[in-house]
Parts: sequence; structure tokens; C-alpha cells
Amino acid sequence: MNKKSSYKTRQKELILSFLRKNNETHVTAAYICAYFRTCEAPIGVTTVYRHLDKMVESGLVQKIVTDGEATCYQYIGDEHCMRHAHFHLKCLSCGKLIHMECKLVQELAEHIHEEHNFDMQPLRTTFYGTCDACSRSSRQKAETTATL
Amino acid sequence: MNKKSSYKTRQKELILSFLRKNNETHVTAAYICAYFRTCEAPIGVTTVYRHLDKMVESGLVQKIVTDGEATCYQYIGDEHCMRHAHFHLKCLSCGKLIHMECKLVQELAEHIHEEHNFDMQPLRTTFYGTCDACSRSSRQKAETTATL
DNA sequence: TTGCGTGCAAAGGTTTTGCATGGCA
DNA sequence: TGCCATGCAAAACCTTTGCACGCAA
Repeated sequence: MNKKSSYKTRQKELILSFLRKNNETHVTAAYICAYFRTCEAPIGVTTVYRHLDKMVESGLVQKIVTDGEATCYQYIGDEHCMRHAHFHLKCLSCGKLIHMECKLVQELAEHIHEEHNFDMQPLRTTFYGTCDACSRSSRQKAETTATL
Repeated sequence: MNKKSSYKTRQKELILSFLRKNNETHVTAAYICAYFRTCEAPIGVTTVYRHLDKMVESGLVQKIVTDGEATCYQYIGDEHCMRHAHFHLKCLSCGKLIHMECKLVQELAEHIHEEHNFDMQPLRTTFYGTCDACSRSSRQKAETTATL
């Protein structure tokens, strides 16, 4: 199927099992690297990046590019994860990354596909905005300022 | 209003007018810098970044973080732009950035705000997926492979 | 044995920081 | 005059590339 017959190597197995185990979170390449440096046999950053790229391309892993920090990766490979598909909300104020389940997102994707001829992949998309906590605090600050 | 009384400087004016003039496109910091190096008095990269940051924070400019290339910026300041508010679709295959106008996006934002307590800002969000051309060509490729 | 996989070192590119100088109000 | 703005140089990061060696099949 693939043009390159991929070998089964220790590094590949380790990275994949690590991502699977942490499919609730998103991790950076550096984080994966650091983990194996501490706990088990080390894996080079280069190798980590190379495997992540392949996994993203094969649809096993989601690449999350956000503002202000290193690219994150998250396992979305098997059906269990897909059923509980969640989307990412990133707060521009505090930087927090929030997970959200929402039917409407899928609906939007279908609409865009039909009306705008673009096959949007919600899992690969990060929605930017302001989280509840930050909205409140900035509203409070505004009120305080106005009162002065 | 602001804690820092910002001065009116040549660089600031130039950057802002450049962004306004190019509000149909998204540009990188390096691009802005290069433009003024060629055409007019040069502006340091540092300065460009600093002003862009401020403009983003004040809501005048949109920051577009995409996968694989430098961060882009786009003027969204005045009402004209807001009325023609468009969203960004980024093709993961060919890298093309597409502009789209869509009511549904605003509706989604409102839904997320009400149901998920998150103030999503569609203008700051880039939707990832596959463009029409790439979808076609990959479908074709798949068929060819299947026939072999 | 063949050729992909690995990882070090180095390069490449973007963005930020420190610091001395310049310029607005 | 007081501060903010500027921009050079350098640092800080993240990610990719070149290349020699290792290892799976």
C-alpha cells in the first residue's frame, strides 16, 4: 500500500503507545522526548518529529498548531477516540486549551463541505477566543476602570 | 484609557497604513519589513513585531497562526472589514489559505458562547481541512491505485 | 545484504530580549 | 526633560536537514 515498506522499530512502538496512553491530552515533540529520556531508553528529537509527521499524515494523530507555544500532537486513531471526538478551544488571554464536544461543529463542517467545497476537518482545527474566567475578569477590570 | 500613553511615530503610522491598504491579504512581519526596506525608510523587525502585537491586542489586527509558515497578520479594524468578515480555511495538503464568508460560523460562535461558556472569535480562528482541488486529486490517485 | 530508521550536529527560520540611542510630547 | 519608541545584536526556540552508522527484514 505504502511506497515505503515501514519497519517495526522500538522507537515507533514506544512513541505510538505513549500517544495512545495519553490520548486525553496533547503533547509536544519535546515532551515525548523528555519522557523517554527520564523513564526509558532515550529517543532523538529528530526521530520523534519524523514519526509524528507520518502519524499525522496517516490520520492516526492530530496536529494542533496554536499561538505562542510549540506544536502539539494528540492521538485520535481508534474508533473510541473518534466517537468521543472533541474540539479544541484556545483562550487567547490565559493560553488554556479547552476540550469541547459539540454536534454543531460537525454540522458546520458538513455545511462548509457542501456549500463552500472545502473538506473541513474539525479535529485539526483549533478555535480561538476567550475563556469564561478571562471574560469575567476583563469585564470586572473594565467596570473598575469605568468607576474610577 | 490605556496605562501607557502611546506616542505617534512614523513607524507606527507606516505599518498601520500598510496593513489597512492590504486588508484583503494577510502578511507576515518579515514581509512588512521587507516592503519598507525596498520602498521607503526601513523599519526594524523588532519594531514591526511590537506594533503588530499591540494592534492584535487592541483588536485592530487579526493574527493568523497556521501550520508550516510564519504567523500572518491582517487588518480587521474598521466597520467595512467587519461587515465583510471572512474566515480562513487552510488546506493541509497544498497549504493554500482560502477566504470564506459564512453566516453559520457566526451562529456557531454564538452557540459556543451560550452553551459552552467560551467567547469564540471566528476571525482569529483558522479552519483546517482539504481544499476542493486537493480532494479531487487525492481521490483520483486512490482510484488509480485501486485499478493497478 | 539492502535500504529504511536513527540520532548527532548543524543549519534554518521565526520571534523575543537586552540595551544604548533616538524622538515625541 | 521624562519616557516611550526604536533597532541592532544576540539569544531563545522550534523544526528540518545532512550524514554516517545501526538495524529490521
